[in-house]
Amino acid sequence: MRIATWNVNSITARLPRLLAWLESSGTDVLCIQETKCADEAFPYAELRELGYEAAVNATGRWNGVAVISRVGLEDVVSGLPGGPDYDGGQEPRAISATCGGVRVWSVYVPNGREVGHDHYAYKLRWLEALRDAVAADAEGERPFAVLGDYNIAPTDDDVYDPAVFEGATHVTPAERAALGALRDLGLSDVVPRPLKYDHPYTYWDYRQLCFPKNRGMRIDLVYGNAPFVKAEQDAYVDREERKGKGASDHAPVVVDLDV
DNA sequence: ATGACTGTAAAATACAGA
Repeated sequence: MRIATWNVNSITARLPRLLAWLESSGTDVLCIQETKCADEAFPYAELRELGYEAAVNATGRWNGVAVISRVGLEDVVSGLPGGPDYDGGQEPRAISATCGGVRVWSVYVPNGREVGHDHYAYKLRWLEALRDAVAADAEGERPFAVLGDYNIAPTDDDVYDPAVFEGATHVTPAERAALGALRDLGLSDVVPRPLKYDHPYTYWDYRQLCFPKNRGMRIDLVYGNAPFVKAEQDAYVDREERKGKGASDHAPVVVDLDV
């Protein structure tokens, strides 16, 4: 089974590339983030034509997540149980489903904006709620993974220049400790291979030639439990999908499982 | 070559992204 996670930065803007990539990559289950599209405008029909079902948690302009599967889509849970409000309500940042015997979460962790900002405190609370929500599945015998845009670089080696990020979000000890709390549940960081260069970056800013200069960050992560890790055959970042006109600023992370 | 931000609508600028 081929499982992937991809922040598409608008499923509407990315639809031609998304459909082409699903076919060319042979992905069975795709966790998507930043659909930026209300549920009623979600391209269910186009995906169905390719044989995929979709479970969607999205409200419109911002955020939005989905699980797309051609190997079944059961026991969908939309939203993060116990998740904090922001600006008076829950944001669509999490959805989970069971696909072909594998339980997956698609998550879009809050950005945080600046250290000390309300959004940063929200990010840390959101990550605590995520830990609590996935604890039982993490310990289970069923292959399980939380895939998505975590908006955290796990180590200094996961950013192109640590000096650039000094004092910024995405690299703080508190954010990295939140990842540690997930690992304490029995989840492991499934680190993908880069297809070029030394670091498996998954995000490159659109500006200042960051992609050609490989000024990237690894912030799209796959945290899998022991059965998931045991089944893993390969994992890589499909940086080809970051190239050219009409690309997302994130590349897909692909994991092959023997299940 | 991989190329000098992009997407949405609270739209003709503001806001978010990281």
